[in-house]
Amino acid sequence: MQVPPYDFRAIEERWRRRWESERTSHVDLRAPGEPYYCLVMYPYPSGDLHVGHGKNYFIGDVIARYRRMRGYQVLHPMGWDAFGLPAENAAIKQGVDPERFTYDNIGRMKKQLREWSIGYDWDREIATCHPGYYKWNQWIFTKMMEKGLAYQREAPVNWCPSCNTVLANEQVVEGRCERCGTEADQRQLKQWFIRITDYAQRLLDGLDRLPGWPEPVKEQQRNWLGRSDGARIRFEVKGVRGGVEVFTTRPDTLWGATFMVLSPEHPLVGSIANDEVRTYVREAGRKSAIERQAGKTGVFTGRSAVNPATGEEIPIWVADYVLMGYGTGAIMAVPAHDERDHEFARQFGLPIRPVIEDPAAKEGAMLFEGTAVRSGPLDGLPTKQAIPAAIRWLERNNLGKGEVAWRIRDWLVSRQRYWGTPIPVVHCGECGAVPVPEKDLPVVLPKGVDFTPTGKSPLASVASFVNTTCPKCGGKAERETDTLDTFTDSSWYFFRYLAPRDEKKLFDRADAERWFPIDQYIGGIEHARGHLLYCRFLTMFLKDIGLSPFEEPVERLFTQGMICKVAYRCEEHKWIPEREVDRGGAEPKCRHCGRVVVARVYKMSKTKKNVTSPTEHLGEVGVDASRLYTLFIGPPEIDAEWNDDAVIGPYKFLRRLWECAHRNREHVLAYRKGGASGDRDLRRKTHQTIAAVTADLEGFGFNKAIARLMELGNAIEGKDGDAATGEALAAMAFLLSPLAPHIAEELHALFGGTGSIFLAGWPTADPAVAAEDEIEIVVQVNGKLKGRVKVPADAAEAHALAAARPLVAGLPVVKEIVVRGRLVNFVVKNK
RNA sequence: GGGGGAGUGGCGGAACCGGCAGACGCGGGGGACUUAAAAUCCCCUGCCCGAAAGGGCAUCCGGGUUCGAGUCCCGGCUCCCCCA
Repeated sequence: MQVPPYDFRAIEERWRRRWESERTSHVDLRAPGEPYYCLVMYPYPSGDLHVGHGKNYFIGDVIARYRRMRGYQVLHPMGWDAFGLPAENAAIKQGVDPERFTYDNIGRMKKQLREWSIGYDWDREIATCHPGYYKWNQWIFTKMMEKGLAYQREAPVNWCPSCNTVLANEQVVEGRCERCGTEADQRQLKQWFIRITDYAQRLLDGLDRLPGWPEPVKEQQRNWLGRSDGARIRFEVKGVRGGVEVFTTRPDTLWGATFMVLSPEHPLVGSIANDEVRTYVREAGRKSAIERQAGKTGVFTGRSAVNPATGEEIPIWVADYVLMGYGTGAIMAVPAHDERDHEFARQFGLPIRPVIEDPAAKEGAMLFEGTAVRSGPLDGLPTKQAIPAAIRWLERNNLGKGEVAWRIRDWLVSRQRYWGTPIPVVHCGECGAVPVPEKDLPVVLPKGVDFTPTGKSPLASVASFVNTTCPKCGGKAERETDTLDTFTDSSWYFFRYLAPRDEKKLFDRADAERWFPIDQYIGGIEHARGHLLYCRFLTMFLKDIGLSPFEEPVERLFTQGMICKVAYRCEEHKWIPEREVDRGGAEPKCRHCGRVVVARVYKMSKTKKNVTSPTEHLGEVGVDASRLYTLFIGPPEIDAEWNDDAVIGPYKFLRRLWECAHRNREHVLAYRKGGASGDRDLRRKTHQTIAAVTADLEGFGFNKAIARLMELGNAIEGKDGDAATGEALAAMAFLLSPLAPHIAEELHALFGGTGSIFLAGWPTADPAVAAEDEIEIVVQVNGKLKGRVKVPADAAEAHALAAARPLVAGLPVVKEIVVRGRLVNFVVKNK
């Protein structure tokens, strides 16, 4: 047969069209069959995609196609996390309408996803900026208000002076605004909060019931929730009613508390402050969280508190290493047994009193556990018993009580921004904050707004939006002008795919019962404690109001690593793209100035000029090769290094396979007609590959699966064509199809298949064919390789030994170790 | 400061549960084809000694357990990510 050239452009476009016209990715939620919900985290529509973004979508597509072949009904939807700052920043900078900006980007990204042939059910597409979507975001918010979970309060918030907006804790990275890098400071504003803290224990307990989640993600969530068990203890302060309460995880060390420290924001500070303290508090307010933790600074207030255990007066200090947001904002300092307190005491000459001893410990080492001493009723108790004993003592004497403190705070959801879900609340002078009733939802975001940041929400300047009537009493009232954090949109979007156009309800409970929990969720690990915690919380809330049948939304979670690439930095020309680097010499040099440039691998990004554009790259090798390469460069959960030159490897593999398949077409037809026969070794390799690739796909071992397919390809080429070649090629098309779908369809058709390969099932390995009949046994002497012998696969140990003994003839063997089917090790006495 | 993860050829990476280290691919070297180049195909390619046969050394470093350690344990170094 004449072998046509591997024209990937034509092949890929042909099948893309065919899949689209046959709607192969569409799923009917009520169709019979086992449902499988495969979800990839929806993206923010930034508009520009590079090859690194492809990995995420490829993984999802491979899983979806594989499951479909295994006979599942697969739900594989896509949507857009379409609200957020970039659209508004573009509006401010370039005067573009945020809506226009967003939908343009969505159009570009959809085109790209289509080029990659990711098989989504586009009928279910959602965009969070669409009123039909954010209506339900508002609806959920009003339900939270009804349940008392959404509330308003004045609070110190992180403030970005550049973006002119508040930032949630997780948007402040190393003291700076996550988006623009400006140093964040603090402000007091009336804000909307969601009481996620009410769910802290449930969120923590639920983690133990998620075996399909990676341990590091669960660990990060545990740390983020931050449960600490301890006690709240009251210290009397002269002239202060009620005294000062502290939280400590170590109430057993109370007898060693020699001073007290208040956070600069502590409410008591204002009333006891002298000038020095006031100055200090002012300065602390200007510092970022990291600066506050860096060095120990503090100031004495001149006041004292009474240690309830010893009756001693201890000085009260104010220091910014104590944070108001954790515990009570005040601590009892035990410098003998706490590192930070110790450092502080040393610096300011405060007394240090040890109340724990351990004779086994090194001299001078700081003790955290041991035996309580100089601690009245606790004396002699080991720490583990001393802690509960201390709590009992406090409670009996009415000085304090056992308490659990959490690190997680309530979720701040207000944004003084335009491009977000309007908070569905009307402020009435008579009735207070009133949720907008369901019949009036959505509260539509008005158009043509002046959204230059002024520190107030842009919506505040739209009189027709603000002025309204109270839904309760009908009197004059004003609308809330803040919008919701975009984490609210994304914490429930996966439910909406079940009913994307339904105007009457968020989704149908019966559908949720069938399709949830999500069988496989795929996304970046950077969402471990933000999105992945919020979406669990939202699901629990929806369950509590009777909507979600499940407590946890995600059965199996996979977090993939990023795609990185070498980036070059020249001292003079800064970041330069690879083509401006002269790599001819021993060291890479800048083509502009000849300086040696620093080459290092970083996450692909426009600023570092180390991105590979998909368009350019796909034009050279095609989508199938690109998909293979992206998944081949390493385990998917680890960061991978992209190398433009190496893409040629998978491409050559496909081209050779293409040619080989055409040359051996009759052998495949013969195999289809006459059944399996022919070269025993190749048949074995084929069935071993079927088994191995299936296991690899189940376990996300895409890199290994591809390597095995390449091995099978090499094996086929090394043989004369016969029916075994046909069998191998037929298997190859199937095994390759989730990874490189276009060529697989083409080969399937070439081999006489009718209809899509994705409807043709998945091959099964025959263990009898896969089994080896002769195996090579390694012969070691003292654990070192000395030779190899061949024995039948089912050979007994004695047989293997007998075969191996000649290799150690004459040596003083003192012990023989046989590992069945693997090796024989002779232990030989040293001369 | 706290937490999570990773160190294997020139490079990306394989190696089941403690049993042949380096699968697969890139790069490199040699050869074939070609007027020539590209493409393609074949062979070689962990390092060191050696003409070869062969030998020695090798999974970040140092110890340990074991007949046997990339894999397990203890100590250290380096890097990455996340959190404060």
